[in-house]
Amino acid sequence: MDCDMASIEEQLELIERGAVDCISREELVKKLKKSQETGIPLKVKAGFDPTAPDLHLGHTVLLQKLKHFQDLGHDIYFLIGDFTGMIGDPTGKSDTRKALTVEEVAENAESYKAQVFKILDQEKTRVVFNSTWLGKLSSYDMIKLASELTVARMLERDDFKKRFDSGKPISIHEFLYPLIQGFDSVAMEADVELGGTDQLFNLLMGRDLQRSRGQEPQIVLTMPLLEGLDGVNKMSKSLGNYIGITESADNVYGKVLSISDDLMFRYYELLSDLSRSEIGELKEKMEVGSLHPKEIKKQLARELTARFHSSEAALVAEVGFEKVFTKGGVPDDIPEMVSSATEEIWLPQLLVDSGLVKSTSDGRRMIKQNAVSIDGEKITDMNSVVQPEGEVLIKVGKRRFCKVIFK
RNA sequence: GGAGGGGUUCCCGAGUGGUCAAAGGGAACAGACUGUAAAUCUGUCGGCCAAGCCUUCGAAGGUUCAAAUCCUUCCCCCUCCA
Repeated sequence: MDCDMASIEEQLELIERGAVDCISREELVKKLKKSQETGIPLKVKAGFDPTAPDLHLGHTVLLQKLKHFQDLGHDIYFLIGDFTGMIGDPTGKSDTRKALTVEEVAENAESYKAQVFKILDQEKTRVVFNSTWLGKLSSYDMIKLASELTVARMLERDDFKKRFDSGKPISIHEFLYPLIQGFDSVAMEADVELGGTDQLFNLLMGRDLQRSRGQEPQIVLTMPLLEGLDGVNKMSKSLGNYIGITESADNVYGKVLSISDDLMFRYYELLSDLSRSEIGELKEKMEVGSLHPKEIKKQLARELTARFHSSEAALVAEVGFEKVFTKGGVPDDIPEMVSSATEEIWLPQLLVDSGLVKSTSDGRRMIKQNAVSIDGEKITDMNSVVQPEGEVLIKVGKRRFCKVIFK
């Protein structure tokens, strides 16, 4: 229905937004036309690794794009690469990945669903596993598949080429990965496949294999890798520069607000639901000076927080944020600790006990650096002691709080 | 099968007998400045009621007044040739 409503041009506009590459546009137009004529939606596929069910904003760039297709009335296939996950790692960088059991895969899949459907419409999304068809391939099939590609073709892939040229090892199974990923597209008869720019080669492999098996090759649409909070590296869990979609509303809100102004518009383009013209308007207002960049960033923070929680939660987060950081106040819900101490306690020790610092050395450092305050009063003497009566509010740095209650 | 290179504090990486809790960079943390912006600047960055002491340089032994540095054995990683 939506499909009939949107013209080809409108569909293209939404589909291409934020995308790096579309191979090829002409074929896409053809497919869209055909879909519109026949009323058969396009099969849109995106693959996900079954080992990392902790999704962050970087992953949602892709999910948003799937959502766009979904909104346009096409069929979304959320492919979980359980087969690949049960074998090992394709990058050759990480340690040997332990094989996942069937139970673990199922568990991860559930976790995926819980997160993914914050963005996608559960009713309209098909979750599929590639073990369904890959598990049935015989060694014969596998070798036959391998015969369809040459080593030279494999070495076209940038990271293979670099490693080959610099004499670094490439193991055989790494060559098999693009093959079986491509085979996924054959098995699913995909019309469109989405992926990050780093996946371009694998995505194109799908086209090759589909063609050699008499299918119409899929459209390949690549999305940029989202920069992390540092604005330099791609967002990743291991670098710690990410915003997880299961994080608390306070965290999501705060982290979004901490990005740089340049990065902010990047996030707008890739993550926001605002249209291009609306974003352009915001940018213009900022440049003219009629709108403070912080206001624009707050709007983004609200939108993203609301997406993963609710608009109410986003507002609460905003109010709390203003209170704690803009006004230097204390948040509403701070961790509490009950102490049964009966004698006066050395402050660095109390800091350790309350979990605010990791060692007394660390605590002494914090005091020396003017980072510690008790009930709003800065403490500068690291020999300070605290009397065990009533309750005290300890603050370390800007964001670490603890209420200690003596009884 | 043969030859060679290497394992150092969260990460990268210097250090080849004392001056080493170990250079430098990154990350992180604190302070200043701000919009918790970013950037920048300053400082901190193993532990310990602490001008001292204790534990760390793949593991275990050994030499020495003194070992990350020297010796022995072992474990692990990598490259090249076949």
